Amino acid sequence: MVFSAWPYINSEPHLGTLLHLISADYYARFLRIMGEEVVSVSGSDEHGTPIEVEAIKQGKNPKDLTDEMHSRVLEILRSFSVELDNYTRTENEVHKEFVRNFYLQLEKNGYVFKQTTVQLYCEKDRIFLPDRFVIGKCPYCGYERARGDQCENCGRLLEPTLLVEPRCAICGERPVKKETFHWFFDLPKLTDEITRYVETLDENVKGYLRNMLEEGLRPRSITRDNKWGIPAPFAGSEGKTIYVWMEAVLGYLSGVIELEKKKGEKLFEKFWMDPDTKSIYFIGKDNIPFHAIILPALLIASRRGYNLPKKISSTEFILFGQMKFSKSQHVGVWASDALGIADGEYWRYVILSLRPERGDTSFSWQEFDKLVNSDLNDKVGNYAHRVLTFVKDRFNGSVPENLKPSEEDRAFSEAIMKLEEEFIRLNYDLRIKDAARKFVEASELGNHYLSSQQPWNLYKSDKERASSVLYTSVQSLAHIAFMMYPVAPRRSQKLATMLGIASIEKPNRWEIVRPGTKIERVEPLFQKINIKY
RNA sequence: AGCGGGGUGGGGGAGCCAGGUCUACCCCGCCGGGCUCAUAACCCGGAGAUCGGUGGUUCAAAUCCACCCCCCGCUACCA
Repeated sequence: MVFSAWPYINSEPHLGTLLHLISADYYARFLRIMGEEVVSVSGSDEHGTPIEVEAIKQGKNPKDLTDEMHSRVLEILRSFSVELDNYTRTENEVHKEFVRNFYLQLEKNGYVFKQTTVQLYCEKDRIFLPDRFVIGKCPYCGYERARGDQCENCGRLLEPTLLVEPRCAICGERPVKKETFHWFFDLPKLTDEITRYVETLDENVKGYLRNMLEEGLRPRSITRDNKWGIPAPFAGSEGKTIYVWMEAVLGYLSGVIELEKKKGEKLFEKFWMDPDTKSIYFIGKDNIPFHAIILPALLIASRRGYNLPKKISSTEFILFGQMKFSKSQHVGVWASDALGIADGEYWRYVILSLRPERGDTSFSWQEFDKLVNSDLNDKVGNYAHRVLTFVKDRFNGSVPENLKPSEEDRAFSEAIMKLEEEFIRLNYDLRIKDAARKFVEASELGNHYLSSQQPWNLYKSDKERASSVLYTSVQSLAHIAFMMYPVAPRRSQKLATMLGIASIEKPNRWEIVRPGTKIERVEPLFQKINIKY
């Protein structure tokens, strides 16, 4: 099972959001061409206060807003060649029903309790305000626009009730304290099981959880007082909804159920209940607690025997230069702007190459220029083109026989096969950033090979040698198509088609393209992009 | 403040966990040369780094330890 964090669709996705979806799509594609059975799921996370507020701002009702956003996201994903088995949304009925039943089960199992709390409430907007939606004067430094959770100016952590002259972030009115009650998930009860589970995760993930576990897990509220969400199912919970996070993570399950219904084949039990199923979640570091503690805790508490996440591949952030992507400050690259500049598959390569696996990375147009124009176009595109046009123009469009093999051919083919092995191993080790470059490295070797063999001279002096060189180069392209497939599937298929390959799968030998195969239509794979920066 | 991540030639990355093969690797850029099959692309060679700082361990440290400096994130009802 391959999963990507569900984008919250209060705004259009940017490069950082796309990163996880593209990573998941990349990985699902990789596993498929390796011959594995895969199910891949993600979807739009569309409930909660921020969307409700955004809808108020735009004078729409939330459902219309997310309908619109969801279909835009679908379009965007198509443009980036992201084709998960099910990209759904939290408004789908299967999800809503699953979530409600799930929490009733948790209640039955004794992991849910009710408690009263006091929160700030805006009487004008008639909503309870999450911490961030309260602004006021910081009690420590006097900063006027401190938010209820933290003061941006001095960095101190706050409570909304500490703010001097608190105001509603939406309308500016002064909120009042109001008593309410909520249902809570009894996380502390699962401390032992969670602690044991976390031990099975990767070191980098554990780092983010250490504090939480050391300080002791605390109950987590399940419900909210806002209107836009899944109605809470508990007795007496009318008017309350389930907190977005506590329902969105269940989309990983409901998304598979929905897919099962769509396709009419047994998928849920096969994938979610079989302990041998492997699962991987592609998320950002900010999401770790929800995927490594809350989700597994929920799954355990259900006592249904669902598979816990096996691998959590979390990344750091992609920065725009030195800055974090920010909607309000217009910093960053958004999906539709990106698509206006270059094809989605170019961006896939750029994004995967920048994949912040070790530390934050930064996007810059210089880097973009290099990745697209030098790597994709000059190295890969041009290598493919020079080989294919050579076959087309001098060998009558027919892949030549390997008439006079040499030591150099053998060394070259072995080097390519070695890259291919590295490609596979790196992918299984989840070192996607490095793996995603291998088809470029292979093209570098190819260019080098052609220069050293000079088939354009051999063609005049030793045509049999020229045949072998072109035969060998053509094979290398087939292997390049394989390694390129998860990065740029459409381009890879285009290359495969030019080579007369029907379907892309893991090569088990060097010769993929039979001599005599017709190569008649040759088109450039990539084009240069002119950008000003 | 605590915890976590990072600081490697002009730019971007790898190497660090399992010290020596690192007189530090790769890509871009720069300088010089070659080739002419190809998308003015490609190939070769070169210049350029005391691996954040200080001290320590060791025959040997980018790699281990201590302290310090800078950047970033998290610290749970923001999704």
